[in-house]
Amino acid sequence: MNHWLLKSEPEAYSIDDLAREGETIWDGIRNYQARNYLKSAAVGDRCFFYHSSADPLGIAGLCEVTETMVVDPTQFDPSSDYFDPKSRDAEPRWHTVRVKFVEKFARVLTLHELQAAFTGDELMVVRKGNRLSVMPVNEDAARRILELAAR
DNA sequence: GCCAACGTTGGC
DNA sequence: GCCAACGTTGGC
Repeated sequence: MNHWLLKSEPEAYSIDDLAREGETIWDGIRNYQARNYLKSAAVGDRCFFYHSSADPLGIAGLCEVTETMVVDPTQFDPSSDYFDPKSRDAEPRWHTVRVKFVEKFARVLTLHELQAAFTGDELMVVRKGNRLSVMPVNEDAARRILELAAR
């Protein structure tokens, strides 16, 4: 089982939204590197749910991959912000995952705490200038994040 | 294939 | 609102 970190602006979709809905298709990824990471995810992988452009900023909870290689439906929806006119039904460009809610942390594990606990090499999200919305979290970092969140 | 211009993300 | 750090686009 691998761990990932998924960013979302809570104004658009928050951990509370996922808690209420139970599961969701992680749609709207339009960056190839992020997409490629999602393509390599497996059912059962755990994902840290990160609130970006928010207060507080940081990891708000945990979810789990329940389905992989899900065709992102928004790419074919002309009314969606994520509509991609270059994508074709027979050859969709954007695949993603379905995730289910696992837990909301008792408190947000803030970016500041993550920056204090990890170097950029240990955890991508604390790297300066990092903009990726999907990134891998190695097993040592994942274990330490869960320990910090449980404190 | 290069690269300048432009757009986006996201912390601060 | 600013701006660093990219990614994308399109002319050549």
